[in-house]
Amino acid sequence: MTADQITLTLPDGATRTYAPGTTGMQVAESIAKSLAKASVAIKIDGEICDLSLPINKDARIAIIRRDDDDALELIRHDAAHVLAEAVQTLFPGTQVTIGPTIENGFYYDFARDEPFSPEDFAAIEKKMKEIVAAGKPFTREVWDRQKAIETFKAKGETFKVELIQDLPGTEDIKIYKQGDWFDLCRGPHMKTTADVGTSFKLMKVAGAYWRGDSSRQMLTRIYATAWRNDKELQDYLTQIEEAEKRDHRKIGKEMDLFHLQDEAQGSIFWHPKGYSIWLALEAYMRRRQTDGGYVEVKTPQLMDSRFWEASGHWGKYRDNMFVVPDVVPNTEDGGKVFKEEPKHFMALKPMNCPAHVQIFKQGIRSYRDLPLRLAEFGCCHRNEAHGALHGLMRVRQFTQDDAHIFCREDQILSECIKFCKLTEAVYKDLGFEGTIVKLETRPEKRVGSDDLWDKAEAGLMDALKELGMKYEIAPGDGAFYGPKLAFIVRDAIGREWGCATLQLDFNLPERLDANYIGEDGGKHRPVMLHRAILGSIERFIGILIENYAGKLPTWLAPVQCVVATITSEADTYAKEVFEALQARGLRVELDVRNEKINYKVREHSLAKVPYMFVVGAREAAEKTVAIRTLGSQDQQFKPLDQALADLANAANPPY
RNA sequence: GCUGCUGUAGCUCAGUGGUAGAGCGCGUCAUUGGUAAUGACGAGGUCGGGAGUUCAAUCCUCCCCAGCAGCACCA
Repeated sequence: MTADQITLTLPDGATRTYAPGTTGMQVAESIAKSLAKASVAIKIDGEICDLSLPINKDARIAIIRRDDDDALELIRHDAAHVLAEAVQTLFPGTQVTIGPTIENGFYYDFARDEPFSPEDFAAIEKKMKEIVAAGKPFTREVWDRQKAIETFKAKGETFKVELIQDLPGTEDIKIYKQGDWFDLCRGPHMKTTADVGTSFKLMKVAGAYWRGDSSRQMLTRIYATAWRNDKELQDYLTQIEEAEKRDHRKIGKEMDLFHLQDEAQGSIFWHPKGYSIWLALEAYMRRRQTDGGYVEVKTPQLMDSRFWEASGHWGKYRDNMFVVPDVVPNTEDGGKVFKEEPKHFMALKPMNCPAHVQIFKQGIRSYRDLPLRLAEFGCCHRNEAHGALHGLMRVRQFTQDDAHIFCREDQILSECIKFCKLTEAVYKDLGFEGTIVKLETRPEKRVGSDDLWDKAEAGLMDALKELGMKYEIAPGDGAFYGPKLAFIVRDAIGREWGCATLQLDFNLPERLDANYIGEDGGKHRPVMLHRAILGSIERFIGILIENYAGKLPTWLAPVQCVVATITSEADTYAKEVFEALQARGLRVELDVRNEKINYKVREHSLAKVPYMFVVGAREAAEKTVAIRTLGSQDQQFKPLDQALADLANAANPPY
């Protein structure tokens, strides 16, 4: 029963009527020739569709032009098809698999004995541009499942066959053709390959597992970026350059903050300047937490394997733990490390929580003791895969600003609120705003009753609601022992970093038999909240370096001020100034080298020192300093006392 | 861990089948200068490690190690 006509509502609210079966293209043509020419797709009730698709019912529609934001996704998807055709043309025998769009571009995974190399890019891009220039129309066909399987089998496309076989029986097998080349694809696509344009660039090759499964075949992936015009492409490439300039590994070397070496891969050698950032940050967090009602503890680095068996880590995570035989080593030259096979083992702690439970368990706890908030700047070791290691961001030895809150069930809400407030305040102090919060809910494999999970998830949600915080729900992403909140910060160039986390845990207190005496005189299980704000201090410093491009706020800057002389006549006075700054607890350097002031200014500017006190004969005579702040072209003259007080003030931590 | 690429002076990088070069940095000397590089001279390297091919290997081959990009992983 088809209606005689359908009503389509345009974005401006106007309505038009058409015969059922009218295509998007025909609609565009009926509105304006120019619109039809510029159009690449149509949005029907919010869903982007092919222009050739007949419309059979009333709908809200919007014609998508190539200039529209919605077109980016289409350009990238179509470009992936163009890439696939180019590759198959140039490298016969290469199988296609999948080629989705991603942020800023797309990739395509190919199966080929010999992987591609960036040297192939020029030829592939050239071929792609030919396909674009040819303006081949994209046409959509729905195939019979069996025909599709046989066709792809005949072509030797075993991966596509697997994809088709895995499609639910209810789904149409859709094929998109561009000239003779075709691919299994759910669409939608633009009108022709010409709509892709030429503002794309192949970026890199990489291996990727078929269907993301490390036990399956490694494919060769080509990453590319694609945009609507060359300006957008250029802006993106510039942005990548900017991110490279901020790389904390590069800046860490330039600013002499830390280094890594083979003998301790994945662990950081902190140099004096890098460690001063650490100390400032740690001191700040300590003040914040102490005022927030936490008490600080320190727990053992090495613990017996029996302990980790009890906590459950031995069975589950042992392959990522550093295990140490509890046997006296053999000291004979050239002999075996151990004379006998070790029978007992210790392990470096991979996390702090089980140790904190031990502290909780000492003596008898009353409900009056709760909540008990145990904090530790806990140094943990995890044997991460080689390929996972990355500067300060992913290491094998790291220090968490960790804490565990032991509380009653009825305290969950208030503790969550307290934590969220603290986290927000800390991020604001550290220069991050617009935090995103994710509520990660129960996974399929989990411990604890549904009742308990209901209560826990509701507790977290209520806390967020009460604070009026925006959040997203990530279903199934919670830990097996409880739901969690993940806080994601956005840095100065728009990248997102997951840092703070709050996890409810009903499992560990049970496993390790922690309890408290309730008001009723009976034993009860406390709820345990695992939480961290910075996460790993190593990683957070990496994020800070990249966020500030090394130009850290004065309170964190490794060197807060350099006193630099213009002539050696001012050396004595410069030393006075330097000592006066030191006496105020500031991190200062004295530069009385036999160099010109231009040279010194340049060097300390590149070292990202926020303040320079420049002194010459005039300043020495007048007891003043010429202040140059990082990034400014001019200087300010102040009496020494004033300058000291002002700098001390500027160097104050935010809390 | 998997795939690919890379490894030369403290740093950034060039280079060659006949035992190595630049700039910066470092040292010495001269220069005492007003806000992003003063000049001259000099000292630095088992060319990631091991094995092989060769009259000869930093260069070619193989193995190992590490780094980088991505994948997988991240309690």
